[in-house]
Amino acid sequence: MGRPTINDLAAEAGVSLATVDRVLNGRAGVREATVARVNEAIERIGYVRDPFAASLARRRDFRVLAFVSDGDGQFLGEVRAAVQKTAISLLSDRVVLELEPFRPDPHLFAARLGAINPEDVDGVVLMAPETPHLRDAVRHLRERGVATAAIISDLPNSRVDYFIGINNISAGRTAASLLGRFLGPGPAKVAVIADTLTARDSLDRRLGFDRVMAEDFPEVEVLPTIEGRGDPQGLEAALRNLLRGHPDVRGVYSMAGGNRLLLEFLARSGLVPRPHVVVHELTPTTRQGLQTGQIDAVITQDLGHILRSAIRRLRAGRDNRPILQEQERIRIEILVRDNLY
Amino acid sequence: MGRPTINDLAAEAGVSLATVDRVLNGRAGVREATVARVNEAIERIGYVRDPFAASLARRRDFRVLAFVSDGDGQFLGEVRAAVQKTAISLLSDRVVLELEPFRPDPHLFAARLGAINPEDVDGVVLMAPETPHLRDAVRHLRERGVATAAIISDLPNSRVDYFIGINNISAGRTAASLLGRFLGPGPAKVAVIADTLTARDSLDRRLGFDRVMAEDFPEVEVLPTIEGRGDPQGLEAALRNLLRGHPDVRGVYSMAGGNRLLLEFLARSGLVPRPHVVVHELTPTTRQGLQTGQIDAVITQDLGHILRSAIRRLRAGRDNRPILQEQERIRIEILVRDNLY
DNA sequence: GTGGACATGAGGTGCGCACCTCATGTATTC
DNA sequence: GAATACATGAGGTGCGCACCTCATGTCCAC
Repeated sequence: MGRPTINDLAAEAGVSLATVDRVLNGRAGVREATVARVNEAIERIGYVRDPFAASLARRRDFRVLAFVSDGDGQFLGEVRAAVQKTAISLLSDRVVLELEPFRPDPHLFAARLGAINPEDVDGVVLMAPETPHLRDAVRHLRERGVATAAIISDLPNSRVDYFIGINNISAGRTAASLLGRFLGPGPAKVAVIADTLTARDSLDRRLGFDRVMAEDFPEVEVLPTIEGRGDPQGLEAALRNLLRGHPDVRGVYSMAGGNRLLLEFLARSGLVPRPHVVVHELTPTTRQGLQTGQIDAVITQDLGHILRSAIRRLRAGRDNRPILQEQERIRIEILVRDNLY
Repeated sequence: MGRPTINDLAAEAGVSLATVDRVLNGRAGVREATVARVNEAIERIGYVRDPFAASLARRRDFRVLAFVSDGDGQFLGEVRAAVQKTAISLLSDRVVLELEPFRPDPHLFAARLGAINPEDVDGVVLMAPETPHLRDAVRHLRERGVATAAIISDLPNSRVDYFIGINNISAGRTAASLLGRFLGPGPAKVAVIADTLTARDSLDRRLGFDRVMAEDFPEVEVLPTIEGRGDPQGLEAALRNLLRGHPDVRGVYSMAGGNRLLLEFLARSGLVPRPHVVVHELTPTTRQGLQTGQIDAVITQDLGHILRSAIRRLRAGRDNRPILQEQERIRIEILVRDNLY
């Protein structure tokens, strides 16, 4: 007999196909009592919408805009590349995913979000720092019926519908867990490097890192964070300064960006023994660092998976379908030279 | 204008819909020259079959049998559970996935495979040790038009259509890479434990492990493998014997099964300092071991991902559609306490 | 009681494709 | 040149659903 169809559902609920359709697709003009009757019938006969038929009957594609900063860090480049790659593979699934790089100007960006026409766009994927303007723009988007998903970095005050990314406290803990073990017993000094500690991600990572170091590796001294702030000369000077004060540093934890410079600096400084290095995000630089042995471990997240997951969630939300939690969990991946893909 | 449809394709190729259908679905009775013309037209206009419409029009589900040993190791239990869980979530994708636990009797198993009716089954997923009987049965299956996918453990001589799982040499290398770093500089002894070294997986892991130890950590002495052979008392005795000969063992690598006993043994023996432990496969036991700190790292693979990937590949093969390589890559996952999910 | 707002039903169309039947063509064989 | 096998076309049906129109029914306010 196969799965129940909307016909079975209509019969079970004692209503017409038109009403079933109104309920299933959230159209107006149905009494609450009738909605309830249909929903009960859904439960009773276990009706599940056929996504294939639904997608076929719906004559338009599922349209998603992905906003990613147009900045020039390697990681941002990876994210943009992943969006474009994912877009191609999703075409055959009736999904049109478009990348919109944006200038980091809060006003412009908010205006762009405000100009989105809900008729043309089903969902929006955002990788952006949270600002008051953004927060308001996102809320406004939601009110107009456009679903929103933050990726990689959460927007906790913007009430996005979904956040798809890793828990950065756990990521920081993971880094400490590895680095602490690499250092072994006994006292050791560890340097921590970040682009800027104002970003939510870095703060969380630092928090998790410090906690595990304090609890599990009390003999490790975590030096004050070096902030690169996207300024190569500044970072270089800070690193040199660090090494002067602590020539016996034995571990380095890099929470974001600036890894190319860091690796060059470490190579030049010729520390013996080579310090243990744990960094975040797989990029051409960190990949090479793993292969050459300059980096012990990279903590990363699968960008393709994150984007596919964001699309699946936006779509499941629109279709009022459940998701498979397990599949949508974004892993904190640990890469060493030998499990690098 | 949307994507090209079979109508556009027929027009472009200068043939009828019927012929397009024959070519697309591999039916007989089309001249080679005509097939070529259609395929060229496909290239020219970039036709991609609409999987939604195709799945809808095809009135039957995609049916897959999953054969997993009915043995009682924890890992096997996890695999069987993953099959059943995946089966439920795939129902809404018109996939019927059925678990068939099998007794490890080569004759019986081969007979069961031989009894499969290609009319009823589109594909078969296998997690089984390769035997001559199995090899012949798999080849026979393929000849009769049933696609085959080996998961977790490859069947290199059976000519299965797909293998979905990790590279076990790399997995062994990864284990050595971690354990070597955990041990730190200086000499150290490492114990290696396996169910049996006759299984292909364990052999590969051991191979990768030994290579990395020899190349990168020459001061580490890898002791002869202890084989549990599914015999608790034997394993216990072997472990006790090991500790007598090498009370200074500082690292343990467990390549498969028997982890519960191993952890109990280590807890009882009260070695100081606690040896570093790296094991394979996430199970209730190893999960707990991570949480309590008895295990430093678990090297594992995502069973749900493996099964979904197997289904996607079988299906893409049947539909003659391309797959997204990146999505089907099975990762060698490293879990420590802090990135455990 | 009349008009209007709202709730529901009846019925149709088409999405892109798989699968089927039957007719008609064309090349091959003896 | 007749018989045969094979290649191709024409045309139809239905998968389960979204979306649309129009008719009919019900209730309330004034």
